[in-house]
Amino acid sequence: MTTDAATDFIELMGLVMQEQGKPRIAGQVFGYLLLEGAPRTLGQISGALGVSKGSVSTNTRLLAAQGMLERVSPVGGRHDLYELAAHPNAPVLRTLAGRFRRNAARIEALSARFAPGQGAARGRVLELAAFYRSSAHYIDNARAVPGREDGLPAAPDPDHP
Amino acid sequence: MTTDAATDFIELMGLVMQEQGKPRIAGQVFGYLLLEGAPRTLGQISGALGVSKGSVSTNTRLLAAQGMLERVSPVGGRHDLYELAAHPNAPVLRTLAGRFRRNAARIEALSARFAPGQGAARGRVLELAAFYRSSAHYIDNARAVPGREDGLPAAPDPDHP
DNA sequence: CCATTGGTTCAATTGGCACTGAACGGACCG
DNA sequence: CGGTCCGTTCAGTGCCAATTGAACCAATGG
Repeated sequence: MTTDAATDFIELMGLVMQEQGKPRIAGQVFGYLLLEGAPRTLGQISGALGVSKGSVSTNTRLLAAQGMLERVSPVGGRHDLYELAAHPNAPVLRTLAGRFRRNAARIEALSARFAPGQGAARGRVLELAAFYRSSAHYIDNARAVPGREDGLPAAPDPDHP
Repeated sequence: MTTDAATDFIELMGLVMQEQGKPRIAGQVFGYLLLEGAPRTLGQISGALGVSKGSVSTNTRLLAAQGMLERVSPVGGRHDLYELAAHPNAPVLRTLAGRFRRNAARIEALSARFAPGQGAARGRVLELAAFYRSSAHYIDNARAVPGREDGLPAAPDPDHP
């Protein structure tokens, strides 16, 4: 459960998540659940990572909202359990594309308000919007590869089928 | 130079840049230079944005290192000028792909250290690495569309030729 | 019906990073 | 040569967001 490699992995996922602008602990929770591969309670997560229950609660909810985690309530009506979503990676690209698309929309909206004399500048602004828009479109394509709705683009070098 | 729309645009670029994990002022500098469309001195930028010279200096260097800006020293040997790079958007996708690739590499390196009993967990870890690697590959493809090395993927809905 | 266990919420603390502003260095200009 | 104008650097400040920890619910189980 706490091999050296495992803790290092959990730590790494924390850093990776931070790079994506989310709290470090969210990444650690994700890493922990990925290693475990089975539902875990909030208390288990909190204990294993050595962080406060409150923090785990907040971050599990965040991850669940993003679609990387799923909350499970066993039939017996016991307690809440968390486990990895079926395709935990999809949200990474999805939110990325969403952000790009929103950037494009905002920039386009602004461009309409440019004064007539600002034609050249407005052109460059629209070019930027086009960049964001087409990038978003492209990222969506990466997710929409036939046969996998899991956010995993078609592998360029197939290792695991 | 300071239309309402223009200042809003500069502000917006600051926010967008922040979303990408870089300082807000870097985005404002970028936005300002995009609107101006011509080389500007550090003093001009500092004055137009109302921020300290030090901050502008730091952030122009950051943007230049990323390849979004270019430092220009006129033949007369006058002062330093900054202007937008020819293809200022390329770095956005490039650094994104680089980050994904690095994630994949780190995760793969870690996976080698897993104990034999951890086979299942190791498999999930490798799957995650594969996701990052193939995503990076896919993003690179978006940049490598024939005829444009500017980081602008082929426009799905061509507006500006 | 009280006690225990799990989860949420919220005020308070912390830590990190962007930003400032003053001091420094170097080049052109008289 | 002295002066001025740019650009860089760096220590100090302030702010924001993450994290804690305690208090509060809800539900189960004795």
